[in-house]
Amino acid sequence: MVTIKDVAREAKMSVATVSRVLNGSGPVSEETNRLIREVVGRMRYVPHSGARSLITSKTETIGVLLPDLYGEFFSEVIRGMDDTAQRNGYHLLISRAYADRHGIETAIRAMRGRVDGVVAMSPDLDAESLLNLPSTIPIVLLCSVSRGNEIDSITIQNFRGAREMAAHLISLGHKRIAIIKGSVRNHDAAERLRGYRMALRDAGITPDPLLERDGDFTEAAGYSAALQLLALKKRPTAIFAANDSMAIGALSALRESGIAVPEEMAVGGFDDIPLARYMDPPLSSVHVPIWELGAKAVTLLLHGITHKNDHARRRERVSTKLVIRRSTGGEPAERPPPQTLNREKVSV
Amino acid sequence: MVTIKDVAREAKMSVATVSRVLNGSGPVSEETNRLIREVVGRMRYVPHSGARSLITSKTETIGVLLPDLYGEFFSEVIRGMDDTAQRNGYHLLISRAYADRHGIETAIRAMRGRVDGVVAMSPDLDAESLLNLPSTIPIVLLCSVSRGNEIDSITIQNFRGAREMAAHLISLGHKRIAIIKGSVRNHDAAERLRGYRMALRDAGITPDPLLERDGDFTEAAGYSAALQLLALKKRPTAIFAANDSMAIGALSALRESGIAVPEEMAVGGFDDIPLARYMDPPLSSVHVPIWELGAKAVTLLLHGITHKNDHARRRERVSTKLVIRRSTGGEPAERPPPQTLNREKVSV
DNA sequence: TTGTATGCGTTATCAT
DNA sequence: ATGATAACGCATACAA
Repeated sequence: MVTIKDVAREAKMSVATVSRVLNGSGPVSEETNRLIREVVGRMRYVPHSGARSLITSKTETIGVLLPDLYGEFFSEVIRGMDDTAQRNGYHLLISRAYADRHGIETAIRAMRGRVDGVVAMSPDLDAESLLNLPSTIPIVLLCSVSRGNEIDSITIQNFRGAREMAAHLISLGHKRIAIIKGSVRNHDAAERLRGYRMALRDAGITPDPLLERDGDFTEAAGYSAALQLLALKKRPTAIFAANDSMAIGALSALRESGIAVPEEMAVGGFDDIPLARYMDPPLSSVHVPIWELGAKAVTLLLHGITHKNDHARRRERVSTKLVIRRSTGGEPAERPPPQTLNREKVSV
Repeated sequence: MVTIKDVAREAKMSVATVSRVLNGSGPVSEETNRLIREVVGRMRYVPHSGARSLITSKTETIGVLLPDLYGEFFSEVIRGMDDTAQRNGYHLLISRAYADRHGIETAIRAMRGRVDGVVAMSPDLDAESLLNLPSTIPIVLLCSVSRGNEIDSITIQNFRGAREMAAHLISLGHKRIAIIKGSVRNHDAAERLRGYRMALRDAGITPDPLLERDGDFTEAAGYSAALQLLALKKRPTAIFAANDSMAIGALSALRESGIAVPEEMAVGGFDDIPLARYMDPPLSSVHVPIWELGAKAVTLLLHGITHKNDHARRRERVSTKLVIRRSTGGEPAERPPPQTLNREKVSV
């Protein structure tokens, strides 16, 4: 592999001069500039970023720690991060890690010397334990609880979104509204449950434990929970699933059971994944700007990196938006847009 | 940040000894071993991987170049890569890049010195131009064409899968079978089209250009293409969408048009995303083992890295499998499995 | 068994 | 405007 030394020798210049040319630092004559650039091009020299970052103590890489994420959420949040990172000349070092203290700690250790900061998503973990991580590098928490202001974080407006969806169902006249909950110990799930309960109380309805079914964010869980709800003596008239995947599973179960949606059972989801509007009936949901979530996390982190981790911590949250479609019977048919060719997809 | 020097000073030993202890290289007395480990733990010392890789000339990181991918495919292929990488002590440096020569080249340049090898996915690019990349590092091509054996590659059995799906439709008695194509210039899309045509010819059916509609792998494209097909004077009786997203869009369009599936129109997809079985009706599709795709790519790359890029090139392909559900009318109802709690999802 | 010294590829400091 | 050289943090050949 050709190094800066080789270039210097070939150009009959010192490595210092070559370095100056390449980084635009310090003065160089127009002639040597041309000469060196010519040699660099001819020899196909590419600087070794590892060596560079050793002396500059900047890797221009940010670490990303994610739990097992599926589907649209994963790809979209990474897209938001990568777009923002690239725009600022940064790379993404991505690692999936168990969302517990040990997993996160191990992963962050392994990243020492290869990243300038870390965005960590650990929805199952309360961030208390992250506070005393052996780390002086900037960290941003994604979708995690964090009491106190010791650490930057960015979350979804789960509570507000869920409350709005439940309120929407109530406004349609529903009294018995079930919820299919997300994973236990998951922060997003807990907040959505809280929002649901709050909306009920707002309307003077006492939450019924029988109408709060366990789930884990998968289609299978939604399918099975819906069947359980149908088996109830006093059936609900509406189901709020804590995410769209479970809502889709529930729709499937209702269909097979011959239950008309929304006439006999209204169904609402959360996330508003692209597929939601193509369901039968089109699924009402709470839209989550996932791209922004990733983008803001990186922006926040870059701020911390710039200020060498000596900055005022921030807690941001991206706002949700209620999207009403036919599955709740709240609105007439919404037609999908006629052929928008912006998503350059590749298989799936 | 505490370095190996600090540890050495604190332990009153030389850096060489500390290094030996940490790497298990060379002989060390049991006592100093204990002492140094104690100091390392107390000072919370973590080796600087950047510095280490400069001297060992191994970064233990593999670069991943991906185009704009959406949904399940993106997350699943990365999962396969990360699982395999971690199992071998490697990290993933992920970068989205334009799928053309310049984009790939730029990205690979930027990765010099931070990765030991690169997995590049550029379905729109014919790999010819990649051959003369200024790179001596191992490269594995994902889902790309590559004539000759100059470069490792791993692809999907698109041709065979598409041919099987089309043959399945033919076996059900369909004569007029339409296809909603994938993106132009996309290798997977081209192969699936080829398989479709081959199956028709096998059955003595002449492919009708009117039945080959453009698409781009999005739900919107499938929706719009289905409407166009319905407007035809001589309608098809079956639609084969080059991926599931388009098939789902098509299902939505058919539903709104009052067309019964599969009675009036059979629909088949490709990829078999998890949602496929929850559609109405459940979607027949061609299963693609996406995780294996990523896993094999990394395995192949690690092989190249181990052999310092001086190895026999391989061209592997992951095999597909026809999954028949109700949308083609080929099989009775398949019930989703009762609550499999293995997918620990997080919002979406 | 342990220590000294050199070098990995680059940037930065100080001369010239 | 250019060059010599130290330093970044670590591993390792060689010496002791």
